[in-house]
Amino acid sequence: MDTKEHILAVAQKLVQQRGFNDFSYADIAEEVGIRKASLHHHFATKAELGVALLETYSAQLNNELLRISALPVKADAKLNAYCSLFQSSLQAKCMCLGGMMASDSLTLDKAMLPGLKHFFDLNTEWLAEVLAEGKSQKLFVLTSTAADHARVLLAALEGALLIARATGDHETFDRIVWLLIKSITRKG
Amino acid sequence: MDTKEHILAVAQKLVQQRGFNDFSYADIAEEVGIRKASLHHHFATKAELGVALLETYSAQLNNELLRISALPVKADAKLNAYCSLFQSSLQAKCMCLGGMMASDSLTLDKAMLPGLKHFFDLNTEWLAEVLAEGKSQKLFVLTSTAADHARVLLAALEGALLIARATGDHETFDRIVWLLIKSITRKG
DNA sequence: CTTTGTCAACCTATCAATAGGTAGGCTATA
DNA sequence: TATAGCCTACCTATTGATAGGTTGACAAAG
Repeated sequence: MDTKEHILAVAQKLVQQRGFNDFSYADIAEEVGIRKASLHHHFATKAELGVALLETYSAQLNNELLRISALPVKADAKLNAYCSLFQSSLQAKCMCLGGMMASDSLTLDKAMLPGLKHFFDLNTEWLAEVLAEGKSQKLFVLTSTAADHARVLLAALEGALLIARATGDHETFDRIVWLLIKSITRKG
Repeated sequence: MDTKEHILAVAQKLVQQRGFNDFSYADIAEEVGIRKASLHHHFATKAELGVALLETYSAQLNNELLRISALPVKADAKLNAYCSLFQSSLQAKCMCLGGMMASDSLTLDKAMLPGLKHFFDLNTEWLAEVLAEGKSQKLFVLTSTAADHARVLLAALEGALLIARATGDHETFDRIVWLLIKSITRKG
């Protein structure tokens, strides 16, 4: 693996575990196997690293969303696949990088905020599409716009991940996901 | 105000704004108006301060919940009052202390974790009661247990607060709350 | 009363560890 | 020979925490 990619991968994991301000260049350096100063060759400042992390994380998500969208299944299965992304994160004891950055938002360099907002937009826009698709397939019953339901889903998944990771209660997470899906699924 | 309470109040605000690891004893000392070393007289370690913060925050919440429970209104109004607690937090650009601690959970002293779990339990148990009350008053239509709906509500509110505070999008927060309530409210 | 001892509450001064970041040099490859 | 990539060595600021001293309130003992 390219060193720059290696740095990004290690830093991403650290953010998802501890938050953007609770790991250091020293932590990255040790795990990557180079010296602290060498990191500055690739990312001059931590803020610059943060911007890059948001970019690559959004790109990773986009790949996943494209993959799911391309599956030969109906919208309900796509929504399930989306939820399982959060489930995987929980199993790895990782918070969503976006959610983690959001909790640090008041302390972040302002250059990072547009990338953060973009990440959430990416989620809600894709979700809205899938929900609309499911509605036209008579799978989902929506009581408001697809965009509104998308926002609720994203918020609930982020919150459920946040709480379940802290309490260690994976079953609660699963029940939340189950009820969220059930509440928009057409009965019968 | 008692100095110890003053310290707790200042520290609480700092946690809600920045997170538990992103403020220092120096920050508290400056705002309280005493020296850094004097803080250790009241809270020997930061972990000790953290435990106390979770205790007082849960106590504050409990007071609010008792106040709302005592209101001469039906369950739907109580749920509204509960949601407005999160709304107030957002307006003050503060994350919920529990949610903030949850995002820091992997870096926290283990002595703080039981207090954190207790905070979430307090929320879900009260919510479940109000939801059951509303169901028996024919105000709410629940598609699962009151406890399950309580978990979804808490997760969605925490997540919505997290995201809205980071993006500055208060309208999205309001729409999420509106749809959450609508989705369990009896039609007609 | 006055003295004595105790304690909470605060102080100054200092500590080792760690933070992000910089300066400048070495080496291999293009 | 220029540059990418990495290095050693170092810097300043800040972190939570400690040692040890000062002050004033208050209660018991003379």
